[in-house]
Amino acid sequence: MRKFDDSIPLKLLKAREASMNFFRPVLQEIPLTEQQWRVIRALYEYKELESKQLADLCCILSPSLTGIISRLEQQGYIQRRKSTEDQRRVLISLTQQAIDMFERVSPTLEARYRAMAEQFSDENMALLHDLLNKLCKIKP
Amino acid sequence: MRKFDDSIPLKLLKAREASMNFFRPVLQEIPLTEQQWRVIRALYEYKELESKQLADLCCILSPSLTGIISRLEQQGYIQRRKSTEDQRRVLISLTQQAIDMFERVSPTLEARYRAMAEQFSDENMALLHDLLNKLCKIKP
DNA sequence: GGACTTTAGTTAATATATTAATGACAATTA
DNA sequence: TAATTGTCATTAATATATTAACTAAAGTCC
Repeated sequence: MRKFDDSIPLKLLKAREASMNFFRPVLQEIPLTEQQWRVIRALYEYKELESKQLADLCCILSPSLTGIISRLEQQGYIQRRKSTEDQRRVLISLTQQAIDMFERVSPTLEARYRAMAEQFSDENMALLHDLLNKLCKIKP
Repeated sequence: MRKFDDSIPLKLLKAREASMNFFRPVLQEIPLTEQQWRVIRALYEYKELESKQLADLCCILSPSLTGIISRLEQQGYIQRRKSTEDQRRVLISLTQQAIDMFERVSPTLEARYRAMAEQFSDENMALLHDLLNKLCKIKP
């Protein structure tokens, strides 16, 4: 029978933990949670997003996102407005304060990312990207 | 600059979600959470474990484990006893009820695992295992 | 033996994950 | 156009994640 450690979901979790150890200390000093940073990073790239798009991109479920959004709004990092065509939709974007903060912090995080990639090796990095993309496509 | 989607931690998260979609429906019917099942699976293999060992194996932090353990105890799935040599340590093991439940449910989950591995391909599976093991070893 | 340090487990406080249910709005259909 | 159905975001309830603080029991040093 399959052993406890011979589990892809568990190894994905442990590998993620190992990789996040490179970034957590940086985020803690801002301070921002991992999920808050993911949301900010997505919004920095896409400028403005609907709540649902943001949830999909960040791999965060809607109910969780609602709380994350409202806390980031409290801190002055994001702003929300209702879509004019569809009153159900909420459009979310970064404030200037968040943009400034992002541009100040991201170089440090990018450096950590390069340190991680270097330790893991660039070939392994490329291989892993490819495999994870494939794994994301499987459907039960 | 690196794009939003070009992030190993994010892809690990999304890949884990994709793989967990194969198992969640089965666990929901018992019902057990993902973390509860991980704890039970570890205990089935190792018979008896200290709280800290269990936390390491399952990749769950001690404070989370405390709650998980107490809820599983409520449901009659596990039992705890204090180590005689070191009164600080707690030894945890499955009840017969949990062992029976595990042996009843695991064939279905094993079948789902094989379905997943088949769709992903066995070579990719082996490759991914290897890469994730390597990634787990990196240190900031 | 007593003060200091370390370790295992828990508690506390806040943030997020998960599923179900709700309310507001849109799209569809009768 | 009234009723039905579907969608988006939120709320509710419970479980877990995360960091800090705490308690009890060992281990260390003197």
